[in-house]
Amino acid sequence: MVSIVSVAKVAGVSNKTVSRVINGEPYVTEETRERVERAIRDLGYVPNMAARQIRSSRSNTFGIIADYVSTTPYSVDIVRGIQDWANANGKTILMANTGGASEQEIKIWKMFQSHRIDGVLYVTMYHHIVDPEIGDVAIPTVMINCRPKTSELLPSIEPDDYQGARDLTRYLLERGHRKIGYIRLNPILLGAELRLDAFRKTTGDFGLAESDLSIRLGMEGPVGAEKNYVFAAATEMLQQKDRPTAIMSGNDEMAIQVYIAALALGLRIPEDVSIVGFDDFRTVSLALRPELTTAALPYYDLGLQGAELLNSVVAGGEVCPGSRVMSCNLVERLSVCSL
Amino acid sequence: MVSIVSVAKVAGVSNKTVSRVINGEPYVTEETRERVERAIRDLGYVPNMAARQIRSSRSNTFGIIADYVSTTPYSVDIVRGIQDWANANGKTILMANTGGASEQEIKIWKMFQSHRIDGVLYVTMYHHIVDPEIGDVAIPTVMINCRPKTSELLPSIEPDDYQGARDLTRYLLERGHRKIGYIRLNPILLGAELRLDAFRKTTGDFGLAESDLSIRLGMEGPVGAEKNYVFAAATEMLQQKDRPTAIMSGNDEMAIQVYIAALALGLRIPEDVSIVGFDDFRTVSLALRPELTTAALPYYDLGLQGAELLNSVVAGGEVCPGSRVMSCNLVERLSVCSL
DNA sequence: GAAATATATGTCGACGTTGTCATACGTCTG
DNA sequence: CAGACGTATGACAACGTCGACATATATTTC
Repeated sequence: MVSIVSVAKVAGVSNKTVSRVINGEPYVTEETRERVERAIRDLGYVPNMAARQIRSSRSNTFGIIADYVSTTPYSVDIVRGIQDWANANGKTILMANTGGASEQEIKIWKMFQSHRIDGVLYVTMYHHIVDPEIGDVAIPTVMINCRPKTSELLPSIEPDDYQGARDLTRYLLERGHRKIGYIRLNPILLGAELRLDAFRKTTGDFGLAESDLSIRLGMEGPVGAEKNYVFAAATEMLQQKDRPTAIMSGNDEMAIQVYIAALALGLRIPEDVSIVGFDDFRTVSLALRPELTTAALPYYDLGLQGAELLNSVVAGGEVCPGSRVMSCNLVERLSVCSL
Repeated sequence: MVSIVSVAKVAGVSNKTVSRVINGEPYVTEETRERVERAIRDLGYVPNMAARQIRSSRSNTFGIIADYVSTTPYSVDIVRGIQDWANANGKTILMANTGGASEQEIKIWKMFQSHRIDGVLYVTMYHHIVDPEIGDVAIPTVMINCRPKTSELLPSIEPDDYQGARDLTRYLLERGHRKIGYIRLNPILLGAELRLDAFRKTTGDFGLAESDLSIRLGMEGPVGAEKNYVFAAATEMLQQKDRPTAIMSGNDEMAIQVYIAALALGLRIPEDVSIVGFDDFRTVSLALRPELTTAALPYYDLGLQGAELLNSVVAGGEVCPGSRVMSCNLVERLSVCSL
């Protein structure tokens, strides 16, 4: 493999001078710089990161440790955000998935250590509370889309589920809906509670009574093997004599079944029932007809900001732990009509 | 940072002996081995990969270069397969996305070189033909879910779209369907042609005439900004006096709109129309009611086998270029009925 | 019992890079 | 013109690991 030494030989200078050129250090004549650059090009020299790393004990690498994130359709945008940031800032990303297994998590921390990772982004597929098995090692860590169990030990970045659900609820209320159905997310997800709270609070503030709301559980059970009641719940809800004029679905994926239930009962969307989702999981929200009005999880920005934040932590900037929150913007499409 | 030297000092042995213990080499007394292992545990020593790498000039790292794969919901299973293999075999994975830009692709190859990657997995989101910008560098490469333009230069692993579509078509024919609709995938995808060919050939072999088939284009245009005709096409198809009793959808995502179109026309699934998809993109195929019968893209195995194949190439085993194909198994659910 | 072999451990250098220090020349200052 | 400074380059060591080789016992073989 061509190294700095071969370049030096060809250019007729010392290793150190080549190093200087590579790193853009001052005190190199224009003329030698050119000679070295030509040699680099001719030989196709590329710096060896590993060698740099042992020399400088900085790897310029961040690790992503995820439950399923990189391997699951939902939150890939978080990874995209991180990678874009890394690309723009010359960092390398190492990614690993625990698959939910904690012995796997320990293995991954070891692997990260062995690569002398500068920092870790702890990412989860669903917004929830976790208890990361952060080894005895003190690698700077930022949590994305989750929050550490042990209160406020680490900085975290989360979506603002509450605000998203509040805006969505207001949106329906402002359009005249007074009977609203709600199909709940799996309760093990943080978003489930936050979204439902926002729904309850906002409808309450607007003067709706509990009897104006139909709230049903859509899913429950361990992630990946949950029981799905959405279709049945939506069907039952829409068969009530005094059926809701709008249904809020815990997320977009569940909205598929709400659509099917409504249509199978001969109801038109949105003329007979309005439907909103949550997440803006575009494979679904853009595939439904009419396209789904929903609140967009800020996944891409979660990744971007998370990487940025981790970088300041690593650089030694004092970053206070505790969670930062990013808003879920309402995406207006065609699944809601005004009454 | 704690290194082999500090371990050696604590254990009262030479560096080399520690190295022997770490690498499980023979010729170490049980007693010294234990002493060293205790020192490793006490100090929390973890081997430095970078140092290993400069020493051995093997990085034990594979790179994934993808168009959008890791950042797009569809083919994350390929990545999961690769990572599982890597995990089981002690390899590290470096992942990067071109986002479709070729200057980005060149940057990534450089980055891979600088990490002295042992091999590259070139992965695409959709099954198609590509012209990888493989630098002047000869890093062993395996293509996954795509095929190199310049004929047979590199080994590749692809899904058997033809077989999948053939099995799906047969499945419908065997259940008595004789009027079948087909909604075509975006023609820029390799799968589009293969699946349609299989559909035409299989129905033909079975004695159906061209007039028994309704074939409509579902999507076209550049990936990510395609025009979507699926809903309109399905609606039109199902309004024909002599409407098909079954519809094959180019993929699962498009099947959402076929479902909605059918239901909006008051047709029941599967009693009035049977529907099949392709891909087994489970976020969709399991969310639809009734659940969708489809052919599963072998993404996970594509990743697993691809990594395995790359490994043999790297290890110097003679691997003939050309494409290997993996079958798309039919997943029977409830969206088809027998006539 | 001498030679051959097997087992157990250590010394040293090299991988590719860069930080530290040294050197050499040229230009300025007083 | 001596000393101080600025610029341009090089020599060398060190980072952590492991391969090649050397050494030192213990055990076997004839």
